Amino acid sequence: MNFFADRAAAAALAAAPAALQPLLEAKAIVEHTNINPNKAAHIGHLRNAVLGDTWVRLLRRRGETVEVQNLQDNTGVQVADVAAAFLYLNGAAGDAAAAIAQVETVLADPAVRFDYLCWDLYAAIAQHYEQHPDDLAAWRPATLQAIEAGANPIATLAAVISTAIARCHLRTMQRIDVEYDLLPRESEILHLDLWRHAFALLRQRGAIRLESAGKNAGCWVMDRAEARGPEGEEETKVIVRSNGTVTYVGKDIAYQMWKFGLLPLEFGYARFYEYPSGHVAWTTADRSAPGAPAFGRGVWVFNVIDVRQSYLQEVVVAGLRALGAEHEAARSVHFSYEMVALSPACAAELGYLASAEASGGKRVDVSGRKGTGVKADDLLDRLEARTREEVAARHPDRPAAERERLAAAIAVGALRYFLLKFSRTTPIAFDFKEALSFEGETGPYVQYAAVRATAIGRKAADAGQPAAAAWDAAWSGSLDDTAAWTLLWHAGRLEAAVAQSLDAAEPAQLAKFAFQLAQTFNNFYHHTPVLQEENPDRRTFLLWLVAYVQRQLAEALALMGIAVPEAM
RNA sequence: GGGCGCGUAGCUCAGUUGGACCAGAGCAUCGGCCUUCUAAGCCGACGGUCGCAGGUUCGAAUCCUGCCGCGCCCGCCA
Repeated sequence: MNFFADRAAAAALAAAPAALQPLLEAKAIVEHTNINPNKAAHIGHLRNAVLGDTWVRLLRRRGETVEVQNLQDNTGVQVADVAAAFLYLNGAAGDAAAAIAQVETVLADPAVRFDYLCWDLYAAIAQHYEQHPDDLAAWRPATLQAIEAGANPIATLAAVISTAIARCHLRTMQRIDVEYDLLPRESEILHLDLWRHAFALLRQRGAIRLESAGKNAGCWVMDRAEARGPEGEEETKVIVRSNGTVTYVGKDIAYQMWKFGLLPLEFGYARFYEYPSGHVAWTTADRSAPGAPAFGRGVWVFNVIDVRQSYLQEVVVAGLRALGAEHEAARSVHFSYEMVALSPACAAELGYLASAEASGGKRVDVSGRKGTGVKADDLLDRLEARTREEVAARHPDRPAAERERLAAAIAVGALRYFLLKFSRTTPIAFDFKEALSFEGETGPYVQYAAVRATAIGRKAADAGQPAAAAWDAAWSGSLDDTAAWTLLWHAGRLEAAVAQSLDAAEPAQLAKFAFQLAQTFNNFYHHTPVLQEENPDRRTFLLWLVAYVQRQLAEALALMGIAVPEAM
């Protein structure tokens, strides 16, 4: 069989595409970022946030209702370790009040990047603990218990630290246009006895049982008949330790239950952070502030978490199943992605390796405990420094403030595209050379194409011929031009690309589409003069086409959280 | 031992959802193109037994089986 495309009909369709229909029954909760609030964000966190944020934008584009959550583990070991560092390593000699005063002082100092300071402190205490196991045995549990108990100076110290760091993280993410609706905090999860309620339900439904013998005697465990351990034995997962404390997975099951509205309790909510747009990120609190929205009770839950936690995410879902929450289990999605490591050259450049050869050609893992990795803000600073340079060279006449805006937009474009162009299952070996590149398959390449398209439209408008808003059937004859037709056809595929990206849960497909459309346009741009076109009908058509492509490019970029600068 | 992922050009990666963009892109290298809508661009060249071996099919990078290699996970850590 042969199929023939009616180009004019296709053009008319492209100009007025059918809207995507929402597929999810109701609110979806997307949880991403989830950085421990004890130190600066790094490149791996950026991949998480950018993937999560782009997924949110894709879902919203389809018309879904989405709530973005960013869990704060403000009572965990990582925060406790930094609190202990302030208590014992910085001259406070264990006096929490003195440590708090110290923290307040550095927080008040605009020259100090608090999250960077904590990054170093965290590495310092990790090293100290390694060399002084006695201190580890004494400081960590004491700090942890004080934090969990609450209402004491050490808990206050930890709260001051974790709150300040959370704000640092929100500011960092704001730089790349990532915003949140709610920051649920472990502290409120503890105070609300989320776990006690979940435990009662799990027990009542027979999802967990008390092990009476064997290595897990005295623990509440969940059976996992489908899984096999290292010796081929049937697997059980400890949910409650023999000392009565809850494991990480146990807490995660409880939290997942809350997200689905399966627990009979409600958090209070307080305003935490206001974005320039006026949008507010809320956090959990003991009492609700007036006007607090209703959070939680999602029908779909997407957890953006790295691939190493696949097993644990399976356990969480198995927990829901064991509870009889089959419907919720089927709507729990682990939006997983591979890790970001450092390329050998990058690790060597940062001084983590004597030479690139020392890694044996393999990527080098980052480690918060060792203090290795690329801080998110450092990377953004370097990107902006580079774009600023380029912008200054290309647009010396523009005012400084405008140049700053351009540089920032291009830096974000470079970073977000770099993190999105790899499929989720591909581990990224981070490399400055690649990330700082603005040529070839990069965000700036796509932005550049859109900027050029904008420029043509602007010049035409200045000359008194703005682009027509709608497709005109009278232009059909112009579609015989293969270059124009190819471009139109490609641009019209945005809806399909978005749908595909959603179906495959793969933002990289959208990135690829945007790049290819930009390529097609750049090619067209070089071979088809628009403003010089003599035939007025054809010029009108070309202007419409360029405006249409510009809109499609801008929309694809917006879905990736990338803006089109006014100039490049 | 089990589970998951990966193996495609010198390098980094797309392409695998029940097969038909027939091997693609970017970078790197080499060679062209700025008095014409911005050269962060365009054009061209070079470059691949799609890990190996079988199988299914009219047709396989894609599906099936078996190997080989690499990574991650399988804690009363989070």
